[in-house]
Amino acid sequence: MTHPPSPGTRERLIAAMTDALRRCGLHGIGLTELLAQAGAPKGVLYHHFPGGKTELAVAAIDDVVARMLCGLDKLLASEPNPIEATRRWIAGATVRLSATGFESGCPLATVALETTPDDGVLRAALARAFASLRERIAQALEQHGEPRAQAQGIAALIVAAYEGGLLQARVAQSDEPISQATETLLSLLAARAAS
Amino acid sequence: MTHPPSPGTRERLIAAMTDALRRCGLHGIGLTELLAQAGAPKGVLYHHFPGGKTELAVAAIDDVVARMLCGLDKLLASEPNPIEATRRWIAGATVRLSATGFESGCPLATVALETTPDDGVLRAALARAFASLRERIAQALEQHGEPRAQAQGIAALIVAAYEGGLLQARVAQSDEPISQATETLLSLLAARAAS
DNA sequence: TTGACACTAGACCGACCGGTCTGTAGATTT
DNA sequence: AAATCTACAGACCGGTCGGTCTAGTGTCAA
Repeated sequence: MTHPPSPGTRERLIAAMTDALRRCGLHGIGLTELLAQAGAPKGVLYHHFPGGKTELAVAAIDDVVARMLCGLDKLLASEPNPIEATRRWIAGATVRLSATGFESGCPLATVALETTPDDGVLRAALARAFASLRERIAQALEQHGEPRAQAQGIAALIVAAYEGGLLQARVAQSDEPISQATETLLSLLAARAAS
Repeated sequence: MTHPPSPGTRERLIAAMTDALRRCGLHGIGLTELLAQAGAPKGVLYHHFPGGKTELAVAAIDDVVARMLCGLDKLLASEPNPIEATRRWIAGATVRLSATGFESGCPLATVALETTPDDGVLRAALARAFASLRERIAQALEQHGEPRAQAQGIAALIVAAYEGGLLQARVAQSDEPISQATETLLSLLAARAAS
């Protein structure tokens, strides 16, 4: 069968959009270029995503968040210490960034900064995304004995270090800033835990 | 005199670009809209900035960085404790963000994530910007007795918390994430200093 | 007074943007 | 086998993009 249940076209579109968001953001990529990368003509996009570019972006964001949460869960399951899990999480993103010549960052961050008040749907998707990211990390910290308020604060700081670190590494074309920031953060947390 | 030494047009252009970068990034603003906001026609832009949009963006970035460094210097001069100075620095940005309905963030961050390899000039300007920001903070920490390596790590972490915090606050439409992250960071640093 | 110059002003341009529309191929249903 | 549906395919469209070009205006130096 060639067409009936869609042989992966939808997924290719989402993958292409995700990659574009990582590299240049939503406004940075043209529909034509994006479709070329996905190997699909215009009609296909509007068949699968009647809402056009925006709807595809939302789908890509939701997809990315699901993957991130899933990866985080696996990490936290295999590594009971949340601090060590955080190290690995950030290290993974750093590897991906430097492996792509410091081009492929976090697909959420760029869109988050590009949106304006009229991009309601997009903003809602991003708000959900970051909230669940923080919540997942905070949960892990709580299960490790951290009081709720502290856990939330640390989670927000970890996510900030992740995004802020990736940003700095990207412009510096070097993983030094994010490595420094991460090491400092984790040793501060470890020192506090030991006290 | 009306024309000779430029009565502030150049500055208005830079201000308009800076504001646009804060709100929606470089790709997010059109030249027409930008010029309307600055109250200037096309010709003026290309008179003052022959390199067009990009050159104006670079000028805006350089201008912003100069202001940020200047503000940082004043803060560090009036407040000898770098930790307290950091609190004030981030608090200032948070106030601006929430006062504008969570629209006006850091003009550097968005462009930093939007650039592609061919935006050489822009990237160079941004690399300079973040490097000097970190350097200035690290210097202050060193003068406060911090070993150089540690100072650099903490500086990178502070900048990451600043950018990552603003990002999260923006999408959450609330200053809670950045406030939590900042408080956590500063109390971690304070606890370490006290030990 | 006149020529050079700095600045303002906006009409205009081709390229490209996101999005729509028409059409076709294959599978499914009746 | 006729009708229908899903998915693929791409020509095409108005609008907007960043950028260029020509013209007008006020201030100088000589």
